[in-house]
Amino acid sequence: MPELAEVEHTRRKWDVGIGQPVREVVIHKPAARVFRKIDPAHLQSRLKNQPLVSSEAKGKQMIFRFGKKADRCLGIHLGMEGLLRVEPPDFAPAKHDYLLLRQAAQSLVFSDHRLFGLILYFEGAAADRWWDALPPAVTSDEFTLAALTTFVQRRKGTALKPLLLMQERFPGVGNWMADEILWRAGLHPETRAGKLAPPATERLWKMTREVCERAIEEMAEDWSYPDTWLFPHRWEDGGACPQCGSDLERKIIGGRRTCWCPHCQPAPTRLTPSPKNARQAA
DNA sequence: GGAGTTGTTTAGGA
DNA sequence: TTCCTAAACAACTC
Repeated sequence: MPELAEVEHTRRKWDVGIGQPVREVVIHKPAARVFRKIDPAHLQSRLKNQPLVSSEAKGKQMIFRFGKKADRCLGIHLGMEGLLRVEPPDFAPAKHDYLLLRQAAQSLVFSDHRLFGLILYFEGAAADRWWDALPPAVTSDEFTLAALTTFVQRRKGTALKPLLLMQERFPGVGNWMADEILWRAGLHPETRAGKLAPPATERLWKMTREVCERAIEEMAEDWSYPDTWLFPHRWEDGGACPQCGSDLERKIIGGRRTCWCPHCQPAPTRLTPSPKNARQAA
């Protein structure tokens, strides 16, 4: 489940190869779905003998820059279960290892057993256009309370859970992170965005930033989080709220598995019918 | 063997 | 037209 923090952590794995040229680009299965947007043979010829010079992550997207001018760029999205690994230089790709960059000291491997990941390739100005067009990080200065307020008003009919999964506004937030944010903000995942009062919108804004910042700092090597987070409790059967001890509830909301605390995140109150509607009902 | 899971895209409905 | 929902994609685990 690669979300913002896992993506950042994953990106750094390949940094061991910075400064070294790629001796060979191995495309394990050129017809694999991960290459659906590019010609893998082109990628193969353009990266050969080029040094890896830098890497960067933005939300769930990663960019690896190659070449003396850093203008040959590999874009990677991990999808649901994509992974980056480092293997010995003579490593032979296994079944789900679709891309392998062989360097003198190691091989950089991209694997994805479910094929929801995506490999992209851009050169020169096209790389900058792609990277610059990605939405600003929720930890950046551009993610303001005003911007969030505008967004929740425009998406007033959307429940908060699917709202937080919209990458155009919350890049990097995935399924568990959305649950964590709503839990900390004390907001029920089925609350409609348009029903948020200003203080609730502000809590949502603060907790979105807090969870995204702290996730990168506090994630352990095995992608686990402290017991004080909702994270370790949301997976187990049953499970209790680490704040109040109540039994956690689970349900599919917006098509996604959702976990929340019924005590800390009370269900949205029903609308009181207007006098006119009440007369019609009677 | 069937259900459940994960993120994004797309098609279709309201 | 805009917004929202649900299905499809693939392959593995339980």
